Parts: sequence; C-alpha cells; structure tokens
Amino acid sequence: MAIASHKKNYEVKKGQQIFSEGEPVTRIYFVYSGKIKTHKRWDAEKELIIRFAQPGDILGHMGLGNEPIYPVTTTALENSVICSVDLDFFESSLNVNPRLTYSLMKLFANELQESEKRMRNLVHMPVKERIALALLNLKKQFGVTEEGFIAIELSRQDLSSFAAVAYETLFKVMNEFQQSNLILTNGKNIKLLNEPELRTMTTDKILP
Amino acid sequence: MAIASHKKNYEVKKGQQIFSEGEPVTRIYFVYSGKIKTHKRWDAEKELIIRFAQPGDILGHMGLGNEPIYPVTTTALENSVICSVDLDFFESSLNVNPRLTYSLMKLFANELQESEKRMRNLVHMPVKERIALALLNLKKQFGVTEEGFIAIELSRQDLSSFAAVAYETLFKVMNEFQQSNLILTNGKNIKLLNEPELRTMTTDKILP
DNA sequence: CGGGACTTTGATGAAGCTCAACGTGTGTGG
DNA sequence: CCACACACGTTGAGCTTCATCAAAGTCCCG
Repeated sequence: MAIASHKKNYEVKKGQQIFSEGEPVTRIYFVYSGKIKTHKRWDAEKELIIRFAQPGDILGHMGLGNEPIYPVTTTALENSVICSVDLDFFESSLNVNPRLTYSLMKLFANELQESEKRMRNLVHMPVKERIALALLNLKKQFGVTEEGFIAIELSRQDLSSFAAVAYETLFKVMNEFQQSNLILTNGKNIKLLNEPELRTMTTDKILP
Repeated sequence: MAIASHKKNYEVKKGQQIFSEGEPVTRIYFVYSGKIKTHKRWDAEKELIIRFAQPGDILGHMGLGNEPIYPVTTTALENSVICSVDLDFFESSLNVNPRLTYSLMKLFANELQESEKRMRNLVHMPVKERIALALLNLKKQFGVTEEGFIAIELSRQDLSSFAAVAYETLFKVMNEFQQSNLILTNGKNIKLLNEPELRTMTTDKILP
C-alpha cells in the first residue's frame, strides 16, 4: 500500500515517552495495544494527567492546532504497541476524506466538552470529591477485572496527578475511603465497593 | 437564499441568556456584535467562565458532541446581535462542505489545547498568578482602548469567575496589584502597567 | 433622605500542601 | 545468602493559603 511508506509501527516500553511537550509536531499516533497517559508538566516534579489512551485511541491530534508544537507529553504506562503516520500525510488524508475530518471533529467536540467539565470540577471540588471522581472515571474508562478491580494499574504518583492532588494527600484520603468501606485496595489494585455513595459525593453540587 | 429559511437573527440584551446548560441542542449561533460569556454553573451561586465570545465567534458548537445537550450556558455581557442556524441544517452543511468541517476541526483543536493548558494552570497556580493570567488573557483577546484600558468591561463577579477565585479574594489581590503599580483600575476599567512583570509571574514555573 | 444593591475591608478557620521522618520491598554486590 | 542501599510507600505535624463570614462603606434611585 502507498500508505505503508508513511506508516511506522513501534513498540513502546513501559515508562517510555512517545513525544514530549514543546516538540514540533511531526506525526500522529494510534494506539494498538497498551495504555498511555497524556500529561502536562509543571514545575519539574509536578504534572497533571490530562487523559489516558487505550487501544483504538489517537494521540498527538492536539498538535493539529495552529501552533505545530505538541502541547502535552505522552508516556506509556505499560509496554504498548503504537503506529504513527506522518503529519503531512494525515493532513492530506483529511483533505481527501471528509468523513475522517468529520469524525475527528466529533472527537474533538467530545473531548472539549469533557475537558471543560473537568476544568470546572477540578476548580470547585474539594480533594475528597476530586479523588472520588477520578476513581469513578477510571472505572468508567477501563472497566473492571473479573475480581472487580479497576482494570488499570496506576502508581499512586500517577493517580495523584490525575486527581490533581498532592501525593501524600492521596494516601490519606484513600485510607479514609478504605475505612469507610467505599473502596478496597490491594497494592495498585483498586475496587470500588460503594459506587453510589462515591457518585453522590461528586454530583450533588452539580445542578441541572 | 435557501439558507435564509434556516437562519434567524436576534438581538440579545445585556444579561440575557442565549442558551442554557442542560437544554437540548437545537441551534448553532454566531456572534455579529457584542460580547458574550460562556460559563458553567456550580452550586447555585458559583460558576466558572469558560471563555468569552466576540464578533465572528461561534457559540453552541460544543453541543456537536455525542450528547445533544448544551454543556454550558451563554450570557450576553452587553447588548449583542447574534444569528443562529438550525442544528440539522448545520450538520448537513458539514456534509456538503468539507472545508467547513476542516476549519471547525481546526477550531476545536485550538480550543482543546487552550482548555487543557488552562486546566493545568488553574489547578497548579496560586491565586495571584491566576488573576494575573486572567488579566493578560483578557488583554490578549480584547486589546486595549485608546487610553490603554482593556477593551472589555467586566463586573468583578465575572472577573472572579473567570480567574476561578473567590469574589472577595479578587479585590484584595487587585488592590495589591494596584499598590505595586502592576495595574491601574478605574471602576470596571483596567489598565496593565507592567505587563512583563505580570507575565513572569505566570510563566516562570512552566518549563519548556 | 433613606433603602437596596454592589463594593470593600477585616477576622477567622479549615483544607490541603509541604516537609520530614519512618516503614517496606527489592535488587545488587560482597 | 546476607547486608545494604535506594526507591517507593506511609504517616504525622506544622504552616500557608484562601474561602467564608460578617460588617462597614459607597453609589444610585426613588
């Protein structure tokens, strides 16, 4: 196929970066297998995890804006396989294939909604609720294993970066949750025991 | 024109809502004149201002996602003129006109970048920096009048909702800024006196 | 002149971040 | 195989920041 010359397949090891904030945008990536975090740096040791990508997800599409600079960093959470296409090739695909453009536009619309909802939540929610919400969202995105644990293994570091909470604060709240039988943890594995309760914590202030 | 039957023009008075969070998406709006805020409610009396729209900007496009529900409210900050098209009509325009879809996709890409940058900033920045950033962004978007004031009149309420800061806290910081000759205020008019200083406040922790 | 809404200032308290110490596991070299 | 070091996980105490509450001041209309 003609496409092949523009396509590359990679294996990415756990912890390895695919691209990094500030680099010029050269390629668009697709996840074949594995899990990948999209994050934004702050302050050398702090970061905010923007979202997680799974098989089927696209990466680097935020670089399609006017500034051809990746605004985020992407790092593999486990060994993953991704494929990438040249940016120019992707752009010309968009020209040729309006349906592709359309579905990409839809994707952006959804992500923008999500992003702005989350922005408001992070701004207004106290820590406990932010963490509850983070757990619920993880379960929603990744589902659970047979034993009922959320089907992703995150370091506490990553979990705190996702909930936008200090590292140490996360422990304390997770303990509290555990003591009130809201969750059950086993190392990195987390099970939600009382999802309705967690849900009301996060929604009762969001008016319709 | 055939379009005409799908088009409506409105005049919107200051303070009037165009559409509201939770309503089903029926139309897409374009701003002809005036200034409009896009905000998300929280907690009956709190809100977060997501962005401001000016002449030429589109409103309601976030409703193009999978859920046909407006995720935000839009309220006129001054008497404005807007035009709207039926959602179905807009969707079919997208089918017919790939260039439109493409530019909409680009728009979304830019807004998503902006949104995620702002999310990180709001999460990590202390109050003073958030306010400095809000002022800089307002100036960037609206420019200044002949006298050098930022060309938008915002209530302190709105300003605090934009900076994601408590109402009273805003006053105190604005005073501080005034005392250190960073800004000059005259009622709702704001002039930035020392933009470089404000800028360093907001950028020195954002590593490249 | 008085009332209501908006603005401004001060005092207080709590939430949560930081720092620092301690515990636990794991890999490495003797 | 053990000892040690280094990373990672856990807990506690102190302290800063900022939201909240309450009160006083100011402006605008009736």
